[in-house]
Amino acid sequence: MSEHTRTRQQHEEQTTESTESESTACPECSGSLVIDDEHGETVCEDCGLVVESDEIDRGPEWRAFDSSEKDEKSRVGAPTTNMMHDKGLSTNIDWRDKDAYGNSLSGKQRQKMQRLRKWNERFRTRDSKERNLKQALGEIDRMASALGLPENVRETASVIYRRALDEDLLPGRSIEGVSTASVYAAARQAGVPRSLDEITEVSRVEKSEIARTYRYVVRELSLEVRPADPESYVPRFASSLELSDEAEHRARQLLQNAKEQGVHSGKSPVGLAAAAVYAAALLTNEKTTQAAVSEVADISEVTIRNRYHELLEAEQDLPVA
DNA sequence: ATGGTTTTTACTGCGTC
DNA sequence: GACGCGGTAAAAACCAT
Repeated sequence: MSEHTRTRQQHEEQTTESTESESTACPECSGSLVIDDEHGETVCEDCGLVVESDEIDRGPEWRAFDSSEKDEKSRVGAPTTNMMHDKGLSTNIDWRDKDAYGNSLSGKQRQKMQRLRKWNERFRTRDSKERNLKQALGEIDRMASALGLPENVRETASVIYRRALDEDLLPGRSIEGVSTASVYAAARQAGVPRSLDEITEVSRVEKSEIARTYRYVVRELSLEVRPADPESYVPRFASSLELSDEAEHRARQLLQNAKEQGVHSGKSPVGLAAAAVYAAALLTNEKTTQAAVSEVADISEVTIRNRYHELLEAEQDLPVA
């Protein structure tokens, strides 16, 4: 339980870090780059070199000369999100007994607010579906955090769950089960797949049930989920084994090669990826053991051996320039 | 339920540090 | 002797029928 909160914190730290460290250096004078929204250009602060132009201007098309004018002209509010059970659109009454100016409320007013709060809450989570969603989205969020999945996956998972709920797929199935299946499907669709085992780690439901529910949901919603691409596992494995970019690249090549020759088909994508990573490490003279790869990939050493022989054979049959 | 395929488990032999 | 690696056989898991 403390483990979950810890991983969530770690993940949040990571995301905030990545957004902050967006400014890169200028190729000419190594000054810092500044994004000029008005002209859609990325320019160097020091030498004025335009690094990129014709970017999309995501700002408003109007100009405001003071803050009141800005309020007047703006046509947007907070973005809606599928991650909240009511898409973030409902009213919330603050728990603090203060009015809009921060002044305390009279006793009479306080009682009134108390009643309003109670009823607002009752209406907000009115029927069983809403309550269901509320819990499920919490679960989705928790699992996605524990797995280090990006926000857009959480969004997709939420959408999938919402659809499942709308189509009345829930009766007979547990909320956790469907939530987990949604996360699994969303991760795969987004190209950042997690293996069933990894998913099982963070879910409260057994693997067999997850698999069963997943198949059911995919079929009923006719979701398009292609078999996971082995390549999408490579970066994760490579980085947890602390391999070089070169090895990672090499692993990709091996997989692409194998794909062209159809060595795939029927073999587990995870096993293929693990084998490619191991083979690549060998080819670039980096120290790794089959045991280590099998550890991070959750695949038996035997499978790695079998796959990586096949990969290397395929490589020989079709030499790359 | 069944049969075929893939993956895992467990064990063994070989070479090296 | 422990370790990394390769191979094998049998069991288990998986999938389509």
